[in-house]
Amino acid sequence: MSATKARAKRQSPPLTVDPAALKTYVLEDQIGFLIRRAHQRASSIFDQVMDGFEVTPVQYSVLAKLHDLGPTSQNLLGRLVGIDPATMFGVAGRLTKRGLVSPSVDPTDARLVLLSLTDEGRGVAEAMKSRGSEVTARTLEPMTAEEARTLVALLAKIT
Amino acid sequence: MSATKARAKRQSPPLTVDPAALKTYVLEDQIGFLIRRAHQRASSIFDQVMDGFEVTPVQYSVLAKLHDLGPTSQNLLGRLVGIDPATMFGVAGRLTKRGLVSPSVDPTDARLVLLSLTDEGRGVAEAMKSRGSEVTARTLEPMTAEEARTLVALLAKIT
DNA sequence: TATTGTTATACTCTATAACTATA
DNA sequence: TATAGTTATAGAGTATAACAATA
Repeated sequence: MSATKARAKRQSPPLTVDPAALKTYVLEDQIGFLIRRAHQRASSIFDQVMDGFEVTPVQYSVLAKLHDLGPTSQNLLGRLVGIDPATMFGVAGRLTKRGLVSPSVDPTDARLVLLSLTDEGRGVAEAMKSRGSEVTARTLEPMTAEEARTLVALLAKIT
Repeated sequence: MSATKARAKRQSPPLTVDPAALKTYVLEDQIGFLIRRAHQRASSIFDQVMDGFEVTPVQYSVLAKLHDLGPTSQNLLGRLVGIDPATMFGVAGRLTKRGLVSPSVDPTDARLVLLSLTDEGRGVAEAMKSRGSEVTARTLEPMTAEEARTLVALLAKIT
């Protein structure tokens, strides 16, 4: 999730409270709480449907994007799927160690590490993509098709 | 997020693919991808608004729920906010070490560890709750009030 | 100067599995 | 038998900060 290290060590804000605000505040209605719970459920479904691939949701997003784009620099790839450089370093390393991805230096710009899918990586990416819609379907199963479209459209707004 | 250890070490599914499915599959439209991104953004806003408290979103959900309910068993509390027992053990330990929560054995059932807010914990819970609506507001800022209500209602369905 | 990537460091969350204690 | 909790173990993701290399 989130910035655990971002929490700087500073003095706490004053502990004064508006009592009126407390009454109407219901944890379960807060968007952050709901997103966290939905995230847990979506991840769990991903794990079930993608069982056997040994690839995490974040790793999958990298493979899928790489499959869309062809060889792409590590940094850009991370930006496209929402992974910061330090995290991407670890993700790329794990995918490389698994033999799904192969790094090389960009001939045009020696700073860039190009990531490419290996043959095995391409196979895994395609097999997982073909199951991707099942993950989506099962995650959205509790709602109608129209509700699902609405949810997707609204979520896209806060991304 | 998710079940990293749930990925059992088994043989991969066959790497056969329906080519037609690949074309219509857009990573950025998948509910799981959107939820992960939304989760990142919501967490980041939480970190900004709650800066100074040194409390993570998960820890906050425990404090808020404890403030709602009064002393509650560790296990039940975890179930209510979506934290499994092993994770809850760590979360409770960190909150206890911080002096925000205090554990005790339930007199009625010696298996239960009751968690209670300390005085400081109550102050922090109330101060954070009073800021909770700001987190929600800023997270939902890109949409109208009605869209926000719709999103919350739909997310509640997949929780 | 700005960007890309690397590395060290650290912490939270997550989960499985095996275990003890209690009901 | 079932439930609550503990503990060991493991790994992913996240981020900060400092740094080197390149543009």
